[in-house]
Amino acid sequence: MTYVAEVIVDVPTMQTDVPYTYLIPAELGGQIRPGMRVEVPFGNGNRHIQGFVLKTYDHQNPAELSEFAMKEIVSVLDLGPVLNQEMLELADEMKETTFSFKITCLQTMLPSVMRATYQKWLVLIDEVPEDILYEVFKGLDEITWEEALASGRLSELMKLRQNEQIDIRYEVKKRNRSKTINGVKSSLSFEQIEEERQGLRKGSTQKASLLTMLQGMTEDQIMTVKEANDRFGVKRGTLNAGQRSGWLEIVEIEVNRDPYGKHTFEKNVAMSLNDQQLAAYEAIVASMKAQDNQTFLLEGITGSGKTEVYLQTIAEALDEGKTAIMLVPEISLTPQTVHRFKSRFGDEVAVLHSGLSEGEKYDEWRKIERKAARVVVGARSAIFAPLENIGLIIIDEEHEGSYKQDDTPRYHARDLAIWRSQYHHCPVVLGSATPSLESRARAQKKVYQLLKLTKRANEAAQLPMIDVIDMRREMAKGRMQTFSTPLLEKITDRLQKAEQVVLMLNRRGYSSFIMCRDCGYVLPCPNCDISLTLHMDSKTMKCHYCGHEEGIPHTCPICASQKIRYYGTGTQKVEEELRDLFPAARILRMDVDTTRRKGAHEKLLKTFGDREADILLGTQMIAKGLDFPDVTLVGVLNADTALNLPDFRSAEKTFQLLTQVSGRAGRAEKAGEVVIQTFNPNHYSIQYAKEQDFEGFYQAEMQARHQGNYPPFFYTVQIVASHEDENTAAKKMYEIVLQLKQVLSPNSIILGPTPKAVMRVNNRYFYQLVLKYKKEANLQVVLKQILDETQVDVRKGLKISIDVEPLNFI
DNA sequence: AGCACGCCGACT
DNA sequence: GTCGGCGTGCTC
Repeated sequence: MTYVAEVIVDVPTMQTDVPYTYLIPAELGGQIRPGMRVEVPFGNGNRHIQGFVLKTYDHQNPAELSEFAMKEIVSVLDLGPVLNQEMLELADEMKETTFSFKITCLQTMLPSVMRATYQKWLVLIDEVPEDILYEVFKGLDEITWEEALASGRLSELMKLRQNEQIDIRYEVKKRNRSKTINGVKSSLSFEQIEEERQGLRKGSTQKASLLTMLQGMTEDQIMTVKEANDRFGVKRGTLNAGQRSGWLEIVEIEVNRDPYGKHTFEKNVAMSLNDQQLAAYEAIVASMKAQDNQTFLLEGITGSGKTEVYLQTIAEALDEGKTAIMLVPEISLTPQTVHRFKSRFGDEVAVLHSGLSEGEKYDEWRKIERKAARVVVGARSAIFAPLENIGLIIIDEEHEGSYKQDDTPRYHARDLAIWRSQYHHCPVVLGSATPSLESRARAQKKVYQLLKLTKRANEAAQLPMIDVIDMRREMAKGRMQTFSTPLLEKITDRLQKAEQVVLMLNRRGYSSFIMCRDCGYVLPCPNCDISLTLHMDSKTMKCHYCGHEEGIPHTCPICASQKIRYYGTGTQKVEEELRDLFPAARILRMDVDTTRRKGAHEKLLKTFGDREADILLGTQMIAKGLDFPDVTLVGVLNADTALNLPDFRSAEKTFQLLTQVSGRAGRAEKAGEVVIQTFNPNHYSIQYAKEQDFEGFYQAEMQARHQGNYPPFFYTVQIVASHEDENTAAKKMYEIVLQLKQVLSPNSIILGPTPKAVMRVNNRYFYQLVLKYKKEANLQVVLKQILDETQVDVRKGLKISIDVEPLNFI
């Protein structure tokens, strides 16, 4: 009987994107199962790489099975499967829908620590010349490839290799290590301990204590080293001695690096639901009990109590003995949110988000895998949580762009959630105050079931009054200003009443750059077609695309003028203005610069929440999910910067942002007020935001989308080609257009090819096209074919990416 | 990705 | 004559 395994190897190329067949050596027989990671030899040099086992089977005659001379699996990297059958199937789905390699999909599903790293070694296997031995190998048996490279004598070394004096060894390094602590297990029976006690010398108090401790332990009890010391006063050295005498065994215990272990969570109980919440709850629970894979769209205004519906439906899933996933945008995964879940469900909750260290993420993942957690709360990638028997999947703030990954595999968590719901026969709930047009339209067509929450859960809370200020008029009154007169008056008023103010600066489409007032010179990035952004925290100019960094110039490099100044409405500049206007006010600034440090975000919010500041000034990040009862005024300084961007979703994004930020005002008994400053006061996105009328906005925007042949009336695919040479990239795109035109129906529309808005990034040129279509039965095949045929060009440095339903067009 | 093989220019 | 450039094929 011969055992073989099909393995997906860690070589992300089109040609190797198929399973390879390996022999399972006798000593690993029975150990290897689908979903495990293994170490396999690959290619001419038999370098060792990581692979995923897809399936195993036994076969009488391997030659019959495979025309290749199969190689053997070297080792197993896992004790058990790390991906179950569902995940292996989901990887197939992702591969097809996102045009990516299977290996990339598989790796994306696991915590990053489980991605193997490789180390290459040069190993002495025979005598080598003395100078090589001492100068290159420094007298050692083996050196790393990097050390060999640094010696500058690679050609000599390669010759020695051909003579079989040196060998190359490939090492697959496993990085996922559970944190372990040491524990003690007794190896002696009660009687044996008595015997040992007789043999003890007088005065061996430590050993006597150890024996007493062991005697009190059951056969398979494990006591931690710490406990041994605390309870019995047995020191580590005594334990080691005990181990040497064969009295006990020292074992490793896996412990969880619980990132929230320090906190205690008081139990929080379910609140009563109003009629609308109850109706939503009942619809979802009924679907769950019927094992329906219905997708719900829960459209609920800010403060309508969506979260309470989530919590209670999850509780119901747990009661049914099932599990649940709740996705929230990265930015809303605040301690407040986590707290709310932990206090309702306690230890049953695992949290996955980017703020955790790699090790912590792995531990949370392990916690789910060993079924210690049945509720998973996390950002996009939490959709891969290895839960079984899922009863419910919730995606909060469904419209958020962060649910789509913006590099390969370009999956959308919403699509995968629906796929998993079909696998588990469970409902999906998409929740938002401002659903994406796509989802809202699907609800209209009854693909999703629409559930509406139109009342505030806390009835005392009033919807805020929204004031739209026409900045064109403000400008006509005098010089260009950041703050309009009405906004200034209202801020003054709140400061007098000791109430809090939130000010938002819309940074989308904005950056703070440096410009010479004499000649207009703007400091550009040397690698990209974009100006450098000023970063006050590091006192440098940085490129947001490639990371290039340089000093702040004091004189203009072109005309040598000293009048080279900071431009653009950055948060720092607004902060300075505010301090001039309101010297007594305590101002907090929250932007990428002040929240970069781990935990800084949390700390700023706490400071504001504790009323240690009067004004919170920030970018988009303040719009999401914070809940401060004393905030009675929200000001949006520039509502329309996004409106001018060449993106058909700009109105939608503006509406969503304004609605969200307005929701920050008047969360409690005090009435809230919102001031929106804009140059486009009559734009429908701003008008409907003022009226807080999502349905009105939806109708208007649908009309605009219909006119422009955009989603949800058309599907879209974006293809981008990039190369160091501008011509090569452009030429490729024109070829692709020709190829597409030959097969596409006349109803489909191709926009472009055009250079991307920032054409050059990191010294590569980017060209793109956008395809809009309603129905193209062969599209999948054609796009795959394009990728296949492009393989030759990939060798020459051309990169092609296909983004299905892209969210960003610029 | 990374290695071998193979075919061309410019060196001891 | 050979060393080494990188274009191409292939990896169970």
